[in-house]
Order: sequence, then C-alpha cells, then structure tokens
Amino acid sequence: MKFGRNKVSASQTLIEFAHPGLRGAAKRAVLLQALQCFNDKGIEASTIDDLRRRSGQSVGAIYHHFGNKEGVAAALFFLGFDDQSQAIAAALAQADGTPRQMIAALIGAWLDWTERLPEMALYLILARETVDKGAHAQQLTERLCARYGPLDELLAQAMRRGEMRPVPDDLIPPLILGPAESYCRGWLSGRRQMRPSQCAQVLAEAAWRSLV
Amino acid sequence: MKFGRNKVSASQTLIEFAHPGLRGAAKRAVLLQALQCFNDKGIEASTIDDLRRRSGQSVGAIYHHFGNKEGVAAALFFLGFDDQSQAIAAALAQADGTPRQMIAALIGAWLDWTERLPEMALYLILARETVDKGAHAQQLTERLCARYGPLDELLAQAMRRGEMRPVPDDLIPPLILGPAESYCRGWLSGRRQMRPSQCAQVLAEAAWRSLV
Amino acid sequence: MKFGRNKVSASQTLIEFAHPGLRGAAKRAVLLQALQCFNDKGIEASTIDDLRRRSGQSVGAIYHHFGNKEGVAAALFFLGFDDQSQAIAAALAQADGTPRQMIAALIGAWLDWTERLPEMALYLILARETVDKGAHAQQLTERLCARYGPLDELLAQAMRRGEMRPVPDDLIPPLILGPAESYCRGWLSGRRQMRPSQCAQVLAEAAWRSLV
Amino acid sequence: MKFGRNKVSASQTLIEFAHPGLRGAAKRAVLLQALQCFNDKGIEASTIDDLRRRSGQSVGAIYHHFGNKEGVAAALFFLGFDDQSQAIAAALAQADGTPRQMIAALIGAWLDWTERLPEMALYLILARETVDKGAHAQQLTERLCARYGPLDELLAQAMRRGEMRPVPDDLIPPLILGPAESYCRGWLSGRRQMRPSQCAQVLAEAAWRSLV
DNA sequence: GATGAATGAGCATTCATTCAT
DNA sequence: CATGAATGAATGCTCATTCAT
Repeated sequence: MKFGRNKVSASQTLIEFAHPGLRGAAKRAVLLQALQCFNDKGIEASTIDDLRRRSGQSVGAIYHHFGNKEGVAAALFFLGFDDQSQAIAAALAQADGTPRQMIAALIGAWLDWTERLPEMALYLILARETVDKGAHAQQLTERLCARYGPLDELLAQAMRRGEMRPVPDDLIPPLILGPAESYCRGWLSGRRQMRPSQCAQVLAEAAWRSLV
Repeated sequence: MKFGRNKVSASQTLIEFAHPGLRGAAKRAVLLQALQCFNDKGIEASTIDDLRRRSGQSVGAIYHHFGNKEGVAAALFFLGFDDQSQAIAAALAQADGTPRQMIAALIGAWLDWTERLPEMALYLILARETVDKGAHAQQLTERLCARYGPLDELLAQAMRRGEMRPVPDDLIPPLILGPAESYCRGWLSGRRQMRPSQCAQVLAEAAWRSLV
Repeated sequence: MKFGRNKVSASQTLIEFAHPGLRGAAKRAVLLQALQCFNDKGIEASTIDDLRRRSGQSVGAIYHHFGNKEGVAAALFFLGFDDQSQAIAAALAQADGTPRQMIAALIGAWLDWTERLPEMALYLILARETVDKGAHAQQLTERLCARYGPLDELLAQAMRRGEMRPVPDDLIPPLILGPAESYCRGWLSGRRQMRPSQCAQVLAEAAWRSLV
Repeated sequence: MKFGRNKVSASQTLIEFAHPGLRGAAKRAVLLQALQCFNDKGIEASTIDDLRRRSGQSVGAIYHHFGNKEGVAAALFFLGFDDQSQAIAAALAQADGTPRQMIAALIGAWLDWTERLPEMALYLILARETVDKGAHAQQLTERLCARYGPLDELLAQAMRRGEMRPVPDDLIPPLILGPAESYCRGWLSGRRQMRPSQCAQVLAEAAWRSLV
C-alpha cells in the first residue's frame, strides 16, 4: 500500500464507529475489505467472492446486509461521504461567517479530511460515477444540496452585497474547490508529493482572489 | 443524446480523419461505435459483441485491428488525447509567450476543445482510470510530459524571474486547470449549463490572479 | 384476477374452515397465500420467502407447520382434493343409484365444484405432477381409490348385467370425465367462456351415450 | 425407463431428422438429452449443466444454439408439436371428408402418434404450461389455429347442415379429444395398460355418438 | 487475411433449510 | 415454541478470447 499504517487505521476507525455492536461486526468486516478491494481492483472488477473471502463472511450474509454489490458500494460511499460532510460542517461552524473565512474553512476541511482518510477519499472519487448512475443517485443529490446549500446561500448574499465579484453561479464551485480537488486527485494517485494540509493556505488564498 | 448533432459529427469527423483509406474503414466503424457504447454503458459493461453488432464488423476483425478490448479503449483514448494535445499546442503557439497569455491560451483551448468534442471529452475522463492502470500507462505519462513540458519550463522561468508568485511546483497545474476541468466535468454531466467557451475569460483571469 | 370476488372467497372459506382456532390462524394465512402464489408463479418459482412475506408469518413458523415447501404444496393439494371428494360423494349419495344418474352426478359435481372453487381447481391441476412425484404420492393413490372405488364397482356390476356397453375398464374413466376435465382446463385457463355448470347436461348426456 | 427401446428410437429418429448435417449434430445431441432429462426431472428441475453433461456439449454451445433454457424447451416442444400436427394433417387428408371419418381420423392419429412417440407425447403435456406462459406463447396459438382451423370449419358447416347435434362451439373439442387425451395421459403415466391404438375404435365411436 | 462458432471459467444472485437465541 | 439471521451449494447466464475453416 501507498499509504502509511496510521492512515489505514483512520478509515478503519471510521468504519468501526459506524456499525457498533455484535450485529455490526459482519457489516464492518465487509465494508473494510470492500474499501481495500474496490480501491485496488475497481468496483466492477471486484467480485462478491473477493469480498466474501477477504471479509470472512458468507455470500448470504453480504446479500442479507447489503442487498447486492451495488448496495455494498453505496453503503461504503455514503459512509465516507457523510463523514466528509460532517468534517466540512464542523469547519464551517467554527469559521467566523465571512465569505473569505468560510471558503478557507471549506478548502481546509477538504484537504484535511483527504489527508486523514486517503482510502476513503480515493474511493469517493472512484465510486462517484457508480453511485451517480445507480439506484442511490437521488440520495446523493439530496445530500449534496444539504452539504452545500447553506454555503451557496451565504455566498449569493455576499455577492449581492458587492463583497465578491459577480461571477455566474455555475462557476463558483469550480473556482472554490476545483484546484483543491485537482490537487487531491494528484496526491491520491501518487503524482503529487506535498501533504494536502500543507497546501491549504495557497489554495484558500487562490480561491479567494479568483472571487474578489 | 444530450448533445446536438453537430457535436456528434465533430467526434465522428475526428475518427474518420484518423484512419483514412479502405483499410481504415473497419477501424473507424469500430472506434465510432465504441465511443458511443463506452460513454453509454461504461467500458467494462460494454462487450466485444456490442461493438461487433453496432459497427457491423466481425469479432475477428476487431481482434485483428485492436488486439483486445483494452486495445480498443486505448486506441480511442489516444486518438482523443492526441487531438486535444494538438489543439493545446496550436493555441500555445499562437499566444505571445508571456505566462499570462500562455495560461489563458491553455485554458481557452481546453474549454473550446471540450465544447467541440464533448463525447471525446467525456470519454477521456471515463477512460483515464482504465488507461492509467492498463498496459499503456507509460505511453500516457510520456505524452503528458510532451504536452505540458514546454509550458512547465516556461512558467518555471517566469517564476524564477519573479513574474509570478513562488508557488510549489505541484500546485501550479491544479491552480491553472483545476477550475476549468472541474467546470467541464460538470458541464459534460449536465450539471452546468453555460457553454465552456463562455467561461474562458473568467477562468483565465482567476487562474492568473491565483499565481501572481 | 380473472375470477370474481365471490369465487376468491370460496377458496378462502374452504381454507378457513380447514384450520379453526388460534393455532390454525398461521396455517390458514400460509395456505391462503400459497394458493395465490403457486397459481401466479408456479410452485417451483414460488419461494418460502414469498409465502413468508405475503402471509405475515415467520420462516420458522412455516417450517414448523409444514415441514418444507413440498409440505405446504401437499397440504394445500389435499385440502382441495378432499373437498372435491366430499362434493363428489355428496352428489353420488343424492343420486338414485342407477349408472346413468351416478355418472351425471359425478360430472355435475365436478363442474360445480370447479366453478365454485376455480383457484383450487386450477391448483389441483398444477400441483398434480408435484404430488405425483413427491413424498405424498401414495397418499394420493389411496385417496383416488377411496373416491372412485365405489363407483367403479357399481359400473362394473352394471356392465356385467348388460346395462352398459362392454368397454375395457381402462377406458371408462376417460370416457366419463375426459370431456369434463378437458372443458374445465380450458375454462380455467380462459380459453372457454361458458360457465362449467351450464355444460353439465351436454357432458353428462355425451358420457352416457358413449357407454351405452 | 418405462418404454421399450424401439420407442426411444422413434423420438430419437424424429430429432435426428430435424437437424441434419454437421451443424445439426450439436443441436440434436442437446435436444435428445433434453427430452430425457426434462421428462425425468421436470423442466425447471433440469439444469443447463445436466444438459451439458449428458449431451457432451459446452455451456456456450447450448446458449449459442438455443439462447437460454426456455429456448431449449421451446425448440423441443415445437419439434414434437409440429410432427404431431403433420401426423394429424396426414390422417385428415386420407379421410373421406365426412365429419364422422374426420373425427375418427383425428382421434386415430392422436393415439397412434402418442404410441409411436411416447416420450415426445409426455413432453408435450409437460411443457405445455411452460410454453403457454413463456416467450413463444403466440407461436403456439398460431400453430394451434393452423392445426385445428380447417377441421373446426368443416364441423361448423356440418352442424349448420344438421348432420350433427347443435352443441356449443366451446364443447366440441373437449367432446372429441377429451377422452383420448385423458386416456393418453393415463397411459403415459403408467396408470393405463392398453396400447392407445387399441382404443381407437371405442374412442372414435364415443366421440361421434356424443355429437350426433 | 477474415470469419464467427465454440469454449468454459467466472459471475451475481437465489433460496431451501438450519439453529442459536 | 417462535424467530429470522446466517449459510453456501447451486443456478442461469455472460463474454473475452481462440482457432479451424
């Protein structure tokens, strides 16, 4: 594996918190192995038998808990997605409410979370397409609105008050998160070396300048 | 289809120019249908038999020309990738050589090319992972270096001359192309409405501000 | 459903009478849903889980009461079969004992019962093969002998007395019930329109003529 | 097996005539074993692997030639059905055209064909439901009309001319073929002993009397 | 060269049945 | 007694690839 041991533990910890109790042991084992397996081989290329063998569960148990392979992929996706949403929400809550601080908080949270849970971050990129075309697409749409809605509102007001450059709505998210996402993709695939958190200031500053 | 007819024709035209002559007719038919099929169903979910049926070629002919399914995917990828590289090179050649103009030219070429060949642009995103993990990974690395090497050099010099802010090397590509790529992904998936070329000025201006 | 509500109620009533008391509620629920489910999808294609879901019982309860899936099918079969036997016995008991009347009574009872309990009639045809090859085959043979034995005896005597044409034993049942059964199959599958009871006279007359 | 060697050969011969040439060898092997296997275990209980093992063909070959399991069942069904239709048509063609002779010819052909190809006859009964509910239901309807349409017409005319008793249309087929079919079912399942052809006269006479 | 019939390992999924609680 | 989570063998079917013609 490309990532150090402590980072594997972070994804593991997330999964273990998510399904406590005896009941959850089976789900945890499956999700943990699915994360590794999906990232290694891709979702389509991973077989139910891979998950069964690696997790020590039975085929039936996997289907009992997750319905089908897409169900495993979606459960893992939303586990990561929701944790990422919480990290973002926590960061936004601690910011002072000015657009500049909010944007910096979002970018910082994004980079920190990616650095803390790199397997999950990689998987969210990998699984996005699968979820987008699958049975849980609507759920994703709803949760994206819930995550970004308040910030969108805040920035729209700031723009109306003239605190920001008037830029088409469609361009705001790419301008804010585009560079950070792009960097994280590169870092996760091993093409970039600096730890994401080290890039926070430059990326936050760049985002703010592009909007003001 | 989401895209107008003239846009379909552009990808078609690219493919038809790529393999002229009688010999090339079979390859063209396969590549053209592969583009549609891969974009519709995904690469893994598309079967050789899908390509055979849609292209009117025989199974043997496909294997003769492309070796295997990955070969079809790679041939199509590099056809698009190389055309994109040419568009970028042409734009850079027409710029005045100052960093600001070169960056604007790159972003403009990227947006224009995406708008002109949306199916190809979509496919390049889709197939990137497949190619990255496949037998042609090295080829991709080389061609990426060839595409961006000269520009990288030029920007490094400008930075040394103090014309640009000193930013870690790893951050330059994300800062320049991150927002444009992010916008194009959104547009190609139907989430963004403005035509990419309409965003050129804002995106070029933003990229330049983040670096100066 | 093809059949009117009152007819559904008749099968339902039969099942509800069969297992009175608190204990029987579970069995009744399972049998009632099994009848619908087996007729809809076939016995093999119906799953224990279908019965569980539709009946509101637990998997364990179904196994407790019926042993296994074949047990459900057999219990339902004999419930219908025995009711049909009683209807026939009652009709024969009311006839005057002459061969002609006995034959007419048998045919009339068959047609009336089919019309009154079409789902059960359909199921008896459907399940016949399953029961014939299953663990309860012998039980079926015994009950068929019990049902037709007395009539066979009576007709054999009448034949010896010269009241009927001397016809090989093997041909008597097909000559008597063949047309009625054939008509009922057609009616149950929607290919024939007249209500079975309206055919009683013609079919009874035909059967008698073929034997005299 | 219940039936003598010469009878197995008759079904075998029918199948072998149906698919001559090298190409047909695979289809013949599959159909021949499918007949045995479906009759032995039922269609649903027979697996593709059963057919593969017994026929010596590959899974792929079976799917190549028949599409899926239902395709095997349907091909075998229509092979038998069409041969039965031809036997009936030949017998009707040789009759003198009077209703009485035509009815006798139909019944005689039915009994003879059943006796000559008992496995096929058994299979036609077994597979009827599968075909009726499957993808080839319409084909069956069409072929039934083609088989019986001319005779229906002839009998309708005879009835209008007063040569036959006025009996509801729906009752004519059951009255004519009901007893013969019923007898054949019994014989094929081992419950009746006389060879079907020996019953021809009695059954033909009975059918005629019931209509005149 | 070109073809497409044949291969068979491999897959996702089902489901009757068991048994610990 | 009642429950329903867990089991895992078994199934129908797919599909990339080969190779005889």
